[in-house]
Amino acid sequence: MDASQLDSSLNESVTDAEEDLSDTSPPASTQESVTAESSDVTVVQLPNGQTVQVQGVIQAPQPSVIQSPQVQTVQIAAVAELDDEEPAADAQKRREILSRRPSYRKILNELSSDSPAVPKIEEEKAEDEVQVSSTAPASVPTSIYQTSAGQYITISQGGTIQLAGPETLQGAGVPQPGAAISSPQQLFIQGRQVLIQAATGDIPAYQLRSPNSGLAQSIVMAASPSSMESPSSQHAEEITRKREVRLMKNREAARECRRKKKEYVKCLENRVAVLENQNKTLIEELKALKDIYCHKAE
DNA sequence: TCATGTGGCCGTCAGGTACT
DNA sequence: AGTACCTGACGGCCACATGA
Repeated sequence: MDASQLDSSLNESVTDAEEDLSDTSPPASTQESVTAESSDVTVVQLPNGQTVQVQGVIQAPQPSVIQSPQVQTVQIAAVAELDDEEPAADAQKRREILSRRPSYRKILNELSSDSPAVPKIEEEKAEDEVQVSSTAPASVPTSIYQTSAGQYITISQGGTIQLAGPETLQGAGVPQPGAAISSPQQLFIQGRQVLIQAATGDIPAYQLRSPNSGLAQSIVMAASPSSMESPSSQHAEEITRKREVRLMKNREAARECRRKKKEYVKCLENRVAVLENQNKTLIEELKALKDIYCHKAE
């Protein structure tokens, strides 16, 4: 079963209230304890000691378990209303949409639109750019790159390369001191990686290498057309450059996709924990009611 | 100490989907 | 139709744990 299948199966047993689950909590495969804090908020304690506030997931304060099915009924009625309003023409389209596997971003955003407690996945790029620009050097950078280690490299128009670690960006907001250099052939940065000027043609290219692995993360700067050579080599360079750009974009997309997937899985794990807990509570409540009923019958 | 297994992360490719 | 984006699959690398 893949993640989307798991999600759809979970959705079948989730009430509106359950979808108020927050995604800001750490992953939890199982929860250890639950305390009812108020009539709407339940605190689910995760194995790592952190707690998640879940709104309205468990109707613990309710006097009877008989009220629980009402929540389900209301939701089913709401769904039925939606179906009635849906034009027949849209039904086909809807089926097509449902048959496709939606992206993690879409899934989570749909969850968040149902329940404000679930945070939306924002477009990360804008956020990153804001962060970077807040710590960028005074000179206007032409290119900003992020390494797999989370480091940011800004290359200004004058060829100045500045490195900023993620802790710098998220922390005090002070640019990495001493990291600014001018067009190096090779330099060590952050102790673990080597920045190599690997340009073989007129296109300035930079690679981040880990001393241990030798694996390179290619970083290609776009060159101005005036710096090109003959038309044939220009064509080859153009193809190479396009390929590098495509690979770089795909690399970042894959990174983003994995991050989304992780977030999505965390969300599902949290929901599993909550539903398991709700199930447990309902079973106990049912058991108590059975006891009461048996005593009355005697 | 060394070989092996395992989990995590990464880059790349390919295919599907959304958008213009 | 062309392009951009998203994501599953695959293989490689690394760190760590474990047993011989």
